[in-house]
Amino acid sequence: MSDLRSGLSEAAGAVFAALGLPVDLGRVTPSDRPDLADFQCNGALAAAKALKRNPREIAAEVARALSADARVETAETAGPGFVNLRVTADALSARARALAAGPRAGAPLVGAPRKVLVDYAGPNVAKEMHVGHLRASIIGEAIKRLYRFLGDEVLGDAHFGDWGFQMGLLIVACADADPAIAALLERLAAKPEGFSDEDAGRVRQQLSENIGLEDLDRLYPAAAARAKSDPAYRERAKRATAELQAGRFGHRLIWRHFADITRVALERDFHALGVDFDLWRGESDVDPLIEPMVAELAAKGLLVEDQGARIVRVARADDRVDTPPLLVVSSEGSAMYGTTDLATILDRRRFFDPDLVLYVVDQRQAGHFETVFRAALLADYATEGELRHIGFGTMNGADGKPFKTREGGVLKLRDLIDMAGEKARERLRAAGLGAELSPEAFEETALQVGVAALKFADLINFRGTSYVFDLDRFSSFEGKTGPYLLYQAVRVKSLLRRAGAEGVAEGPIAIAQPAERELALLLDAFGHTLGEAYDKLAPNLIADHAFRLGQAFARFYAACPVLAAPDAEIRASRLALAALTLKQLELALDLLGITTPERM
RNA sequence: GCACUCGUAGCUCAGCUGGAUAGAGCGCUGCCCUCCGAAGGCAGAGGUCACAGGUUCGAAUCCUGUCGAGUGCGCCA
Repeated sequence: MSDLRSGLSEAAGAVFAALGLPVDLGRVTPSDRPDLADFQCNGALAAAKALKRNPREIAAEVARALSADARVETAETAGPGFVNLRVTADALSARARALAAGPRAGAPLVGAPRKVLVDYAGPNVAKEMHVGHLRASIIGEAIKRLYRFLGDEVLGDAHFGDWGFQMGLLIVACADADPAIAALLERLAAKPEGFSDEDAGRVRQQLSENIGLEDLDRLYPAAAARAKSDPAYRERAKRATAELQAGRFGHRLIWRHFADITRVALERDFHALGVDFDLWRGESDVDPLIEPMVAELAAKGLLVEDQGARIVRVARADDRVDTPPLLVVSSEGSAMYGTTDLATILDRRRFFDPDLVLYVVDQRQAGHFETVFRAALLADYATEGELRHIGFGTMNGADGKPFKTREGGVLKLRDLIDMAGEKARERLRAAGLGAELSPEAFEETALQVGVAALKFADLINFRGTSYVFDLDRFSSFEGKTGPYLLYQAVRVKSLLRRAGAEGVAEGPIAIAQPAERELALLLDAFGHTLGEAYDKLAPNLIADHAFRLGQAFARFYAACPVLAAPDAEIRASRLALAALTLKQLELALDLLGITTPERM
């Protein structure tokens, strides 16, 4: 059974089709005037223009046809040519029962599943993740879950940044900071004769003892700053980068160490955020592809020399602005950002052959992706429309500028998660919630609440726009927040537990009260909302639906006693409606990557 | 300089494939616990949708311009 909105759209569409007009004029939408109707159709206005007829007459025809529909209680014309529809309680009840019986809570499945790769988060070696990674992780995870749930074959790839200039910088910085490391790198310029696995193990041991993540965290910013002002230093780092990429033995060992210790910390942070990847492929994985790729680009005549570098020109004659070329090989002979991105496209085609690749990356990199995508098309590494950059805005501080700590530094993601957890602990305690939980369970709940606050606050905004970060507001239990939604969900769970204890069972849903109607209409709209979120890559639509569902439930809960209802059939119906609401709410939250606790 | 994005209630944001009285949350005012979790619900005040033109029967939505904010524009990723 399809949702009411689609069903009514089809019925209205048939009327327009009979007039020789496009079916989609029959598009039925939730009413702007809930006081007048449940749904409306505005197609008559557009049809009137095409047919040069009075819109009210056409609206009347539509209304007449829909009046005959069993689902429709009333179909009336209004204003200049609107059709207002009110559906019957029976239709709503039947729809709610179908939703309750189905496993997907009304979520649709795509007609033709695609192979989709979602490239998101983009953590880097040696750099702890900061707030800038928050949106990429959260939005990417939500998109990945949505696409997968609607039936696509989806892989999420962290696209580990482990291969650029920063690696050379770090090697130089470590060597300068510790003579022993410098000596080690010198000694292991090439793999010594008879160097065994055990020897390698000893070297790794030495590295772990001397270089921790804190060291990288400290050394990297200083090195990056110095490279900017000190040309000789920059040259050394570039050389080290080139040597690493050329396979210098010691450099590879220490590089592997950097990557290993970084990844442990990254996985911990991602785990705390409820983000997980199917692939942890890094830029280094495509390194072997680069040389043949460069040769192939040259053979295709795409590669040209320019200012000592080798580039692919991607500008087109009809461009309004000059699109910069893709820099494939730097004047130092190194692979660049775009080089690995291009090779990654090639790589992904070989091991997965995706129909669609979604790059969930900061909007500021739109230009870069335009260049890379064009190069990929020119090289025939991808087809038109296969590669899409899903940009998002920045998370700003109260001053409207990208978020910084009080000291002006970049806030680490880990610290942000801790802050959110701490805030949630405070709020839970102040509200006297979770008092019956064990200390461990309380901790876990506080973390879930904190992460829900962060994620929901991010996802409720359209991804393309920037937003102001305000932890106090996000963590509130009131209003449009994650904690509010968890509270609603937990309240239903509590109700269901209580029903179980009192021996009240769910029964057939019968919609009667206005609050029940409102809830049922919203439950019905879920499938359409997911479809729209899928098409527009807009998780905020799901977040908005979840919020409205929570609100509608709160109203229903206040207006319609469940266990306290005098009539057994009403108790059973309302209990089933509450259970259905919980199912859909938890699913929506799960698609957003938000976990609902049992109690709080 | 060129390009892109944005400017909606005191604040934070939805809406933007044109359609009725522009929505939500916070904050503010008032009301509701003999009843399932009141961290809840109900009601109210609050907006020339930056500004000026244009297209249209109809514009927050489309087009043009102005002002304001943000971002990007080959050897970092």
